Amino acid sequence: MQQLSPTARVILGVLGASPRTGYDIKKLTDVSTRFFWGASYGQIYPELHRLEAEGLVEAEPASGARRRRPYRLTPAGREALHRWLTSDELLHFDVRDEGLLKLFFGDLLSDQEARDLVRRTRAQYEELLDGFRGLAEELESDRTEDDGRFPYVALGYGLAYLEWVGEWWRGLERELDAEG
Amino acid sequence: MQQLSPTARVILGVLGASPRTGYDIKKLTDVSTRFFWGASYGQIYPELHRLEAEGLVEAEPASGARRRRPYRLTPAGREALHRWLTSDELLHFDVRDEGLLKLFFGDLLSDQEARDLVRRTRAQYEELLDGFRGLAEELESDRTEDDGRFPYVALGYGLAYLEWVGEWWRGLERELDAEG
DNA sequence: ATGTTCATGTAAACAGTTACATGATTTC
DNA sequence: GAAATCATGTAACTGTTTACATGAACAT
Repeated sequence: MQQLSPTARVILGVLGASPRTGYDIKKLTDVSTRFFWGASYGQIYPELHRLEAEGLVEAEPASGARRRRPYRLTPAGREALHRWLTSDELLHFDVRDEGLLKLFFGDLLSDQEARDLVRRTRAQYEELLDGFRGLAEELESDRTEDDGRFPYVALGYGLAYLEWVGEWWRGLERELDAEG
Repeated sequence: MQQLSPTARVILGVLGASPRTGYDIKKLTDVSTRFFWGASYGQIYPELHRLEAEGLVEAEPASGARRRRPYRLTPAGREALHRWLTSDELLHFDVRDEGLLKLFFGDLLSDQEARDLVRRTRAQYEELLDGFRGLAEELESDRTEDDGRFPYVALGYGLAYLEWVGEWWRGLERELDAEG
């Protein structure tokens, strides 16, 4: 039994809580795991078919008016999910940060251009934080008891992280301005 | 003139300081930008050929014993690099964090399994930080005046970031242990 | 009626890693 | 003379985004 593909990990994970269609999975991940584990239709639908072929998920008998194919975990799927969650393998960790890359090359810029770069980058992270805060408040206000605890722990991480990043860039901005 | 490809951005950036071969670029990025902007041979060599065809880089007359093709920026290449560094477009920002993804699904685990997950994840980030600290010290000790300032600013970011992440997971670990 | 959302899907393009092939040069 | 490093490259695979196509159901 080989490793779950990246997209299989989110899919099995969200199906762990309740059955969902591909469409549902996309909608949910778009407001939750997106910030640390995204997924697009182009991955989700083919991956659902593969997981079905492997016997890890199965389509529920479609109910309701619309053309829906809600999937649920099979026992084998729940096992694979649990094995992944508790496995000891090296965790995939990956960052792509263009602001930092530009900063790395900052010596190619004039003092003024470098200050502008830092200011713009700081501003973009603050906008990101604002958007995230709005989303977080919305999610918190819709929170119910059977949502579980950990999604909100992860949400707290996102908030704290973006706050930290913003503070770092503000600090650098102050430093450069003090020299200028 | 369209956007620079992801790999073109690092390549032009490192060539901004001095001419280098594809091999050199790989070696340099592996100990510097790797943590926020990686590149592999499979991207670097073809991209160098494309950039040469577009007139943004050119091969220097090969000197020395080995079969080397050191590239330098053309004036058009330097212009494209400067345009990118000073452009106002939305910065690419992307995180993939499997520890966080697993944590998000933590409600599927028993209390003990969840604590184990957090402990293991915290330990992995600490190992990452240790490795990074070793690299950082090495780089700092080899530092010369004409290295420029900003690579070390970015290095400082990496250090502070990993320290923050480690602290966050330690905090969560304490919290869960206090309940257990 | 008409616009929005629900819902599934695919094709093409783009991005990235890994593993391999090749051979020269340097170091021990 | 063997091993390590320098150096360039490609092929195959895996992963990911984007844009498009299709059509049903719901809301106004």
